Amino acid sequence: MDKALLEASFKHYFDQMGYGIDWQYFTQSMQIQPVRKGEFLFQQGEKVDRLYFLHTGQVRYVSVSETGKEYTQSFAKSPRIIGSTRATIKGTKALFGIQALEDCMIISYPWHSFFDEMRQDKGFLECYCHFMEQIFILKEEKESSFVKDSAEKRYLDFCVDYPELKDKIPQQQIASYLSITPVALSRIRQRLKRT
Amino acid sequence: MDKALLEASFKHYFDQMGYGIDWQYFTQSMQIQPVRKGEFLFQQGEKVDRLYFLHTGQVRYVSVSETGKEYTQSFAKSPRIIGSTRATIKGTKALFGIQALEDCMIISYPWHSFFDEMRQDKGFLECYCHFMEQIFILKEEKESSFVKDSAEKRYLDFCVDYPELKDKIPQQQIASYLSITPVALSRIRQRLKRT
DNA sequence: AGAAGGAATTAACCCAGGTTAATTTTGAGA
DNA sequence: TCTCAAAATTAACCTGGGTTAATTCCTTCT
Repeated sequence: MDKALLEASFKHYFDQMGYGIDWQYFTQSMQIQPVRKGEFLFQQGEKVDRLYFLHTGQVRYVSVSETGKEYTQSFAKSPRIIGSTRATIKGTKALFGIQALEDCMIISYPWHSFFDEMRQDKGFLECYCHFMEQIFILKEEKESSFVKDSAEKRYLDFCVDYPELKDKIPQQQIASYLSITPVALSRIRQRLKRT
Repeated sequence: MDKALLEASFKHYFDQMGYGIDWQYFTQSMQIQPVRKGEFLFQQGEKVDRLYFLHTGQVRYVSVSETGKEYTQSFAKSPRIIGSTRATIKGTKALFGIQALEDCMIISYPWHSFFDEMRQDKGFLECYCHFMEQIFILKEEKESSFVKDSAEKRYLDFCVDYPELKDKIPQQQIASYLSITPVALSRIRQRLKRT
């Protein structure tokens, strides 16, 4: 794997947002990490102290309740920063795990030293705010669809939002994203077929 | 109303978070705005271009669906920044309104000039990131309780989280926060009484 | 190709919460 | 204090999704 290329991809991701980040601060050691389909980047409950950047591939954020039911919080597609902002910032355990939906290439940096250097940089802070805003808006949209829409509507929305995943990942995972059982999803699909 | 006092309260709110904000940048004209119980600071669909600070009182964030059903997204208690980050940043219409649950005192500043000055200030940016993180964490918690808990559990949690609101606001509003009908909430309360 | 284990479908039954509507309680204004 | 409208309760009925379990359909491994 070409390290310089990955690093360039990472920087390009930030730069294209239009914030002037001063990369001279950026001297951290990068780590390259391939993650195979089905494997976890990290599991729920682990401490996360790195900033992850998904260079290629797709992942899902998944949490498991005490009663053993899994819930897919969201999907993410490269190129993108991934990880648990919450856990990383607070230094606590992650409330969810990140699982590869296909073979992925992920690079990472130690968060604290990264952030300590980067907080010196206004461009980075702005960029970070922007990132927070984006996932915040996504969360708001998911919340509202939860409250307002039926499971059927949410499934149809899913098919539009993630056409590439619709026939690629197991239905269980789709069901857990919609927060229904696989049985209920199967019923919905059947209902849709018949019309 | 003592303008200097309000301004001090606003600054104190930021300062206590421990970020060194350079208030010399802060030359914006402040606007004082009392909002009476039941009135709206702004309605869903309005353009919001001010930064609001809730000095005293409590409010709720409420959105109305196309079918006319209202949903209470969250409650906020002074002292706190309130408003629609999303709408303010993007310059779009607010997806919810803010209604006073009691007589409130609110101060505000024009957002864009405020932010343009403040983005010069690293302390402010950090503080803003921190604010985003906080509401983000709240959103995550609400999402997870939605998926994992029954309406009854959510009502009991509400009673713990907002003891001061439990007997103060109409049950309709509590129901709309739990995302159930007032009828269902009444049933739940009755069930709880009987045990 | 055959075996085995997981994924999806289908069916039967249950229950929480929605809907509608009638009834009672509450509270603000005259 | 009385009045009237809005809020809350209660009842009857309905529906979507959960649960369990049996069956079929893939995959993948040998």
